[in-house]
Parts: sequence; C-alpha cells; structure tokens
Amino acid sequence: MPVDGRPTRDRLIDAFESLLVSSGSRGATLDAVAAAADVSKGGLLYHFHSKDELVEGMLERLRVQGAADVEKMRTAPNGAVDFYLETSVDSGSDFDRALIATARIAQENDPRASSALADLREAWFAELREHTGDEALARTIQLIGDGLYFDDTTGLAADDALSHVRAVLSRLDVL
Amino acid sequence: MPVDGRPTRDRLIDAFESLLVSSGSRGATLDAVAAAADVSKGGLLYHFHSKDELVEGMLERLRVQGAADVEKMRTAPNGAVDFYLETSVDSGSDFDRALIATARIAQENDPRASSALADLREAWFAELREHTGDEALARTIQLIGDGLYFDDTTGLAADDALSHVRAVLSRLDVL
DNA sequence: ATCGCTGTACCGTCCAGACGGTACAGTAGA
DNA sequence: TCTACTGTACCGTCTGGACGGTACAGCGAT
Repeated sequence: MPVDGRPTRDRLIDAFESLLVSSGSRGATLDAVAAAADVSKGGLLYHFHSKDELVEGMLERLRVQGAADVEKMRTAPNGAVDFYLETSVDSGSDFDRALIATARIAQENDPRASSALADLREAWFAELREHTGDEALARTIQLIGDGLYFDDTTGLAADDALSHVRAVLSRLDVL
Repeated sequence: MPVDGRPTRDRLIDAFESLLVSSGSRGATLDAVAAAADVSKGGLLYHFHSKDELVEGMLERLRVQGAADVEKMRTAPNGAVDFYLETSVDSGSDFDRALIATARIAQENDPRASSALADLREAWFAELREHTGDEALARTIQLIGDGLYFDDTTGLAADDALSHVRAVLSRLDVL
C-alpha cells in the first residue's frame, strides 16, 4: 500500500496516459511510465505484467469514466449539446487525458482501443440525436466536437473556436 | 536512377508516409521504410542521411502539395467550402496520406510538423473566411473538416457523415 | 505470544532483440 | 567515369520483459 492517497495502480495509468498525450506512444515506454509514477520498473510490472496489460487497464478505466460522462451528459442542466461541446475542448480533466491517450493507441492499430472509442462515440451520438431530434444535426455536432478535440491534440486550437461554434448553432436554433 | 517511373526518393517518402498512417511512428522504422520502398537500408541512407532528414523531406513535399491544394480550393468550380469538405474526408490521395502522416509526427511533439500543419490550416481558413464572409461560420466549417479527418484516421468514420454535413450547411445558406 | 506461512507491494539487475546509424566494398547503367 | 544504388558487417543505445530478492502486514495453529 502506498503512503500517498492515490493507489499506485492508478498513478501508473495516469503516468501512462500523460506520456501518451505529451510524447506519443514512442515516448510512453515502461521505464518512462515507471519513472513518471515514481515507481520502479519492477513495481510497474508487479501491477501490469506486460505493456499490453497496461493498455488493457487504461481502457477498462476509460469505459468506467465514459459511462459516467454519458450519464452526466444526459442530465446536464444546459442540455446535452452544450455539455458535449464544452467537454470536447480539452479542459485537462482526467477523462480528457484518457480519451486523447486512447486515441493515440487506436492510431497505432489497436482494435481494442478503437472499439472502446467507437462504443463511447456511439453513446454520445445517441444522446445528441435524442436531444436534437435530428440525425444530420447530431452527426454534424459530433464532427465539430471531434474537430475541437483534434485541434487541441495537435496543439493548434483557436481560442475563439467554441464561441464561434455557439454562434453558428444558435442560428440553427440549437442552444 | 531507378528503372521505375517514380524516383526512389519519392518512393521512400511514400513508404514512410504509408507506414506512419498504418502503424504510427513506432512502425515507421528505417528498416521498414526501406523494405516497403523496395530499397536497401543503405540505399535509404544514401538519400536521407538520418531519420530526421526523412521527416524534413516529407514536410518539404507536403508544403508543395499544400500550396497546390489551396490553389485548387480557390478556383474550385463548386466553391471553396464544398471543395474543403470533399477533401477533408480521406480519399486516399497522396496529399491525404501526407497530411495524416504529418499529423502523426506532429503529435510526437515535432515543432516543424506542427508549424507546417499550422501554416496549411491558416491558408485554408483564410480561403473559407473569404468565401463565406463569416468568421464564425468559417471556423465552424474548418472544425467539421477536422472532425471528418479525425474520424477517418481513427478508423471510425460514419459513411453518411458528409451528406449530413451538407444538409445542415444548406440550412445555413452555405453550399 | 509467537511461530510459520501467505499475499501484497515493491526494488534492482540482467538479457535478447530492435533500432538508428556508420563504414565500406562492389556494381549496373548513362 | 560518375551516379545511384545494393549488400554486408558492425556499434551503441534503448526497450520490453524475465527474474530473484526484500520488506512487511495479517492470520491461523500451537
């Protein structure tokens, strides 16, 4: 048991995600993850027997976080659309980090990561569709959210992007 | 000079891009690039003295392709917006591949790749803004394009996405 | 209480293979 | 002869992973 409040297992996944986000999968080596979590490499391999298990652990945590996010979206006070856009721009939350990290893994041709992401996107889309009552609009809003995400992760985000999107969606009587 | 029509130098960049797109930068090793281009490792290192030079070569070619794309966008018969959306969805063209490959490199924290991408995005935005006369709309369309790209690269593209986007943009009197 | 044992939570070292890169000798075609 | 390669033989470093060892908390039987 670690002295510190957050369990070592979670700290390792945190470190893995952070490294994936900041340096891509080339930088997310087991040594780097262990060092970032302030754990020895042996310690890391105690919790996760292989790099593959580390990925699995991250995806499992993402699914839990994702289910909670969809629930929050469903009951958001300003509506699902606003909640979706707001959380599409990287706020630096744990869930954002997990999502970006998973996208990195998915790009490396990991079918588990791709399907975890696909499941989440489907759930989001179902919410958007229900709240707008319009499939085309829901799909478009989801694309805008994806665009916000992509820009953030490529480090090319325009700071006024979200307000511009809100202005345009107002003209469509959404928001 | 190779017997084959396409110069070896270009074939090497092609192979590098293809590997980046299909397996990420972890899979794009010098050995793999050389093998995919049907060139010996020595032959690769004859053209590019280091992996860094390979990246540089790819970025230089992207800039040339990018300038041509912006020009085509400016003079597109169906308008810049339609052209932009059409080319945002991965058609498998050389330019698409170059763009996705560069995004992969940019995610690995390469400032040269990021700035090459930023320059291109700025040029596209300027075109969109000029053709719509509306900054908020231009920014939103660019985000939709980014979303289309992101979905393609993550392997989660909805096949009806583009037609849905067109339907929504029609309501805004664009297209 | 204490002895023996188990499970948890690590640490530190070692290793095979992959990777980027170097060096150089050889060769087919213009 | 020069260009454009091929092929082979390396080197040093990094990486994932295996392995053995350590420390300690808890727990049932004696």
